[in-house]
Amino acid sequence: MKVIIAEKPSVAREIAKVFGANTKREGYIEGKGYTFTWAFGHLLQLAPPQEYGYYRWSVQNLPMLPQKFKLCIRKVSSKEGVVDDPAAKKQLDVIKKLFDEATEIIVATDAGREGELIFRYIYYYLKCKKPFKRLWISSQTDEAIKEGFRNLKPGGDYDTLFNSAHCRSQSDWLVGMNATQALSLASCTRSVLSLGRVQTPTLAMICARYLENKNFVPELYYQVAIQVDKDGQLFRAISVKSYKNRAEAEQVLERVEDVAAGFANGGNILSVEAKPRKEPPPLLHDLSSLQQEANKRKGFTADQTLGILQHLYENKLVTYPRTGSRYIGDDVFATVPQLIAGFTGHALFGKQATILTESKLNKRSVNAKKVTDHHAILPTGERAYTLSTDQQAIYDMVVGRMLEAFHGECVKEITKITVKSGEDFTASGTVVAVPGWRAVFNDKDEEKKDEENAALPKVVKGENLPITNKAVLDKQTKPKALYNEASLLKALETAGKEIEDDELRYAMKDSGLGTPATRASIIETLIKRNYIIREKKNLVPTATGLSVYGVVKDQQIAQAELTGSWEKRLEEIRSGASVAAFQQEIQNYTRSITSEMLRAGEVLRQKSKEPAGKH
DNA sequence: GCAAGGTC
Repeated sequence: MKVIIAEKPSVAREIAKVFGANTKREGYIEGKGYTFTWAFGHLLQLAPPQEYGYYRWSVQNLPMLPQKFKLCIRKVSSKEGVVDDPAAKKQLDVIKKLFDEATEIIVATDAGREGELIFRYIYYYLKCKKPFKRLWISSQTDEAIKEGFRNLKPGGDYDTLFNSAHCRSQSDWLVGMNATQALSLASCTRSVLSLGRVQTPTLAMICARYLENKNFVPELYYQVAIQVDKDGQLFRAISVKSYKNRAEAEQVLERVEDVAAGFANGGNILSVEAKPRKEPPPLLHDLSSLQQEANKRKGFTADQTLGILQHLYENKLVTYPRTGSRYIGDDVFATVPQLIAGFTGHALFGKQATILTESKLNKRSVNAKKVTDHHAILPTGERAYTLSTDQQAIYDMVVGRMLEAFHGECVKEITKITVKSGEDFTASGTVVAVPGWRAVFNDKDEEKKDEENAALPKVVKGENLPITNKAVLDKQTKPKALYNEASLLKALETAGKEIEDDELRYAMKDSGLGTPATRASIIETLIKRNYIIREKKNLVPTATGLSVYGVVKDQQIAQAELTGSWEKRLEEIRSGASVAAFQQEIQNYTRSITSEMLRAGEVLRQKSKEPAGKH
């Protein structure tokens, strides 16, 4: 009998459906001579330090460098402390039984590094020796699954992929566990001062931005505004130049030939420019963009949004949520018209859905090459039952974005008028000529600046108009805003884009810091460690966070580049490079960061002795 | 007590 193992139940169900297997058992599905089972993500993890004899936290144990790593069942916290996750244990028993009976295993975990690791950890933990083949697909439509099965790969083809995954996993353990213990022990604070390849650069970004914001010295500057009257329609224009001191601006103001100063028509229209600007629809959502939007619109945390999405997914209302792709393939696109037709009765979007059923769909979000492990988030078309307010809000963002993404472009008329009265003044206005995709949510344009007029009256070059008011505007330069969840998620995604080293930047181009599935939990970890707090919508470092930042900020572990350099080496391993060489480098780095952190912890210890209020 | 990765 052949056993097919997927990364998660939903994929196993999809595959079983294609085979026409439908006998549901505890932990697997059976039929047509196959069994279809699944994991729940990682069921196994690298064993904690005590499994290698490092029972207590102690400087004597550092650095901890296990000869050979062990695996253990995923842990959860419960009333009795940290225990084996019962769900993982139970599913592992099911898998063991099926593997024992199997003649062949077909690996259908997600097509990527972690998917490979999820299977191999199970396989090696169970000491399984059965032959296995690999199913490698990036969408779960019937056709993609069938094609994948016609094209099964030898399991051994992915040995180097497993090697790179295993190295990633061990390296994170070695660096994270050792650096954390070193800093925590040396600082003598009794609390955990955790460090890691992802969390520490994230903390560093939040702290650096906070300090930059706090130490920012605003510069004052001045502009002059005038109000122009075109046959009773008033509009505002601002001086093209800005002025360092008020006196200078006052002089400019003085030269404005307004009505009060006795000039009936003191504003001369120098130029009128009008041009259309086309805005393509936004791409479909991936997890990160949806978390950002939910944070902006509703103030949801990344963690809340993920939780709600998981619920919608488990109830089959939306497709797989932890995706990093904003595209779908042609196979999924083929199902979109029917999907849209299902929303013509929707309370908010019914009208736009109806319009879309009669239009040619925009294919900007359709690109099979940009679909990675999973495609963009879509509604499934299942009928929504009664949802809570928050669930409905997230669901509507998914549905609304689908309608936007396949809509036509928005066309805006941008008008710029230049008026001369002494100095030059400009007014700009934006009018939506064709709403296109913007009709779906019908939001006000978030990009619009304060000084912009919605619509400008029709004026003609060369005409002279009365200026009915004038004033000096006090302005000041603004610091970069503190991070909130939305801007931090964005920054994590694009972390590495500014790395100077070409190779490291290239290695990180598809990843950023963390993954879609883990970014919400990284923010929660920093909060749990008391490194950062939520202050209104912002993420702000605590005194603890700032002092940890103070001691690590120049270390590699606080730089996004560390991930870049690992990704580069891991990719080389995937294409066959030596594992041992990388492991040696990691071991060396572990030794060095451990001793650095033991020394740095001393600094924290000295600092905490200083009188309160000094920092 | 600790990482980052995956998922229910």
